[in-house]
Amino acid sequence: MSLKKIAEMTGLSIATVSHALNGTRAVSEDSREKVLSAAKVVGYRPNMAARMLRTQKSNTIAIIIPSDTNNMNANYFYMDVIMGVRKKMFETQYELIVSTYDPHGGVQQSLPSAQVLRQHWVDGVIVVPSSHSQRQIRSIREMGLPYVLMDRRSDDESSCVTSNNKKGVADAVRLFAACGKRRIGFIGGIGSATGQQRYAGYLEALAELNMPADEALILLSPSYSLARGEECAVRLMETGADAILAADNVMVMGALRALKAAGARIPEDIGIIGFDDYDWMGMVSPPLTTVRQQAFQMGYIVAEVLMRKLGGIKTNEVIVLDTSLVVRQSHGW
Amino acid sequence: MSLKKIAEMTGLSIATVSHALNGTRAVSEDSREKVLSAAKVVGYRPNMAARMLRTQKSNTIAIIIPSDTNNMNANYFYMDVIMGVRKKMFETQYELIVSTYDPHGGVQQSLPSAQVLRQHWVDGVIVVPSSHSQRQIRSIREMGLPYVLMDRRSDDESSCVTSNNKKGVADAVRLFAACGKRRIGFIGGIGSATGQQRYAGYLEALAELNMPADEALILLSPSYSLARGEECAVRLMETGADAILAADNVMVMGALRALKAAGARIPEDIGIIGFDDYDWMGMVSPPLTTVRQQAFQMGYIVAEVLMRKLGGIKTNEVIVLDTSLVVRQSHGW
DNA sequence: CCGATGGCGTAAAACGTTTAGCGACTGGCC
DNA sequence: GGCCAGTCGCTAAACGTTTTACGCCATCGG
Repeated sequence: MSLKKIAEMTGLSIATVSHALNGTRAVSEDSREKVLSAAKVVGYRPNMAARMLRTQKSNTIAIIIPSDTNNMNANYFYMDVIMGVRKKMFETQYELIVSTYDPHGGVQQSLPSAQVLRQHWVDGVIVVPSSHSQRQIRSIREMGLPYVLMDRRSDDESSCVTSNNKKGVADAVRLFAACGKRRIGFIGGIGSATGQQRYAGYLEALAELNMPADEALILLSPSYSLARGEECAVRLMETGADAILAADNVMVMGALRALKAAGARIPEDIGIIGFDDYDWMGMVSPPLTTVRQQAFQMGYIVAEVLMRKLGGIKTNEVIVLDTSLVVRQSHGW
Repeated sequence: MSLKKIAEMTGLSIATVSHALNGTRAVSEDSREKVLSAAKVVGYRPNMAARMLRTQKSNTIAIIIPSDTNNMNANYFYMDVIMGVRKKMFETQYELIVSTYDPHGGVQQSLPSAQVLRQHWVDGVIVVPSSHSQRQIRSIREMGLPYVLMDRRSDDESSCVTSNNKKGVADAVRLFAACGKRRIGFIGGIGSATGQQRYAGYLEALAELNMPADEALILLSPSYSLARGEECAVRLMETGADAILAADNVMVMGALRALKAAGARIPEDIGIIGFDDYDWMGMVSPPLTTVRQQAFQMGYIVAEVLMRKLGGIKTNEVIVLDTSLVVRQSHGW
């Protein structure tokens, strides 16, 4: 199984076997063949632990995502991201460790206590910090482990890749306005940086349109759930909203359900725009207008940025991916 | 950073430091304190490579899933699975490597060529083989790496965890029949073991109900896509089907879209039942009746089985998780 | 007071690689 | 012939742990 064994079988030294297998130095054709066939016979597989120990590289990175036990569906966004990361990993021959933490859990389950961080192991890490993250990020930086933030920004000099959440939401608000909607409600999250950006986009667009920001139309929650989405939508109907911007793919489902349950006509009585785009959103009735973010690309790019960092490039990159409006029918006419 | 350094700082030996940190032997209170505080000061993080090399254990497993580039949505099923696995991993302090392969790719990208398998590294692996898998599985077994199959069965003596696909589909067929549906079309996949099981369930239920299996009503595809789902649904409408069983969560979306585009009344003109259950399926109109499988649990359980194997237990376990019908409104009355 | 026991410390081997350094041989060139 | 360069092999160190084996000392039972 080990180089040693192959060395014994072929009568060569361990060093020669290693060179033959890795092509790290010239080896006579004769020896090379002997080594290769012996390796095949015994089914040699290099021991990564030894290699890592010697080279101080694992060719492995980790991605750490929040896993909200109340909101499993949010994970589907991360699945697209992960697949994007995987694509880059495949190209670069790295492996990917997927780790999670509970954003609402205590210190025990918080991001910096993730096992993968507390051990000297991966070459770098992609992190999706929760909102109260300044401290967390500092503690990661202190480890000296290369990292890139995803879907979150940080005040300090970290590399990060995010969506243009603000613009995405602002576009949606403008679309509502263009359809004559005047009382645009906002259902959002306060528990994450993205949630805050989306909220900011909402306010900004309203201001730009000279529309007042009515507090009664703004419903922020610390976390997302279907039930919470329903509740918010009900509240907004009571307040006489004529449009709902649900800045999260779970909330929008809840809101939609509530609207239908109340027998509201969409979009005549009340328009609705969601966030994130999935195929099914075109299947509901009416087909849902939504703000699309490029999840797969985000994964691919964040991996790329991390790879650059691992390659020793020092610059901090801040990459903002554009969102786009997927205009279907639920927003108005 | 290393034990050696802490040993120097405290004036103790490496061995003592190790014991103090790991609690593997009694260490005087005095020394223990010195070690712990020194470790905290320098931010000691154990080097996993060294530990792995010494202990011959990585406390890491991998899950290898097919990643069909035509059918990204199928991945959402695996996201639930992965979260289930993660839960177990969290409990057992293992890390999880997520790897993929292209089920339609050549040898280069096939399952046994996955890097994580070709290197001596993870303690065990969860595998979702593609359909032509007998050879692939054999080659994995030959590595002597503990493994458990997921969502697939194998003829030989491998442990595996699957859904009761056959029963799930048969239940759906019976439900159709109970609603007076007589010409039940089947849209399925031929490219995977699950697809075949679902097809078998369809045939079995028909036989049991003394209904003929009309070839014109059976549409099998090598792979899944929205477009293909639409195409199949159109074909089935032409053949005069009064019900469609779409045995895949992507196909069902395509089928639904085609039905709506054609202006068919659901379920009066034609009923439809899908596979897998997501929240959004209750949001479309009419709400979709579907066969639910326990994805999260499947992940948790398959991880559990693998853990048992790693614990040295020799038995092969075949676990079949029950499916359930989520009866909404699209199937009929 | 002696031998046994237990607590606590150390030295050193081992895990399987990679790689620097060195040596032996060959061939070509002055 | 002496020298140099190139080719290809080997030895041995190093990576950072865990763990065995051993030693020292204090305590305790007899």
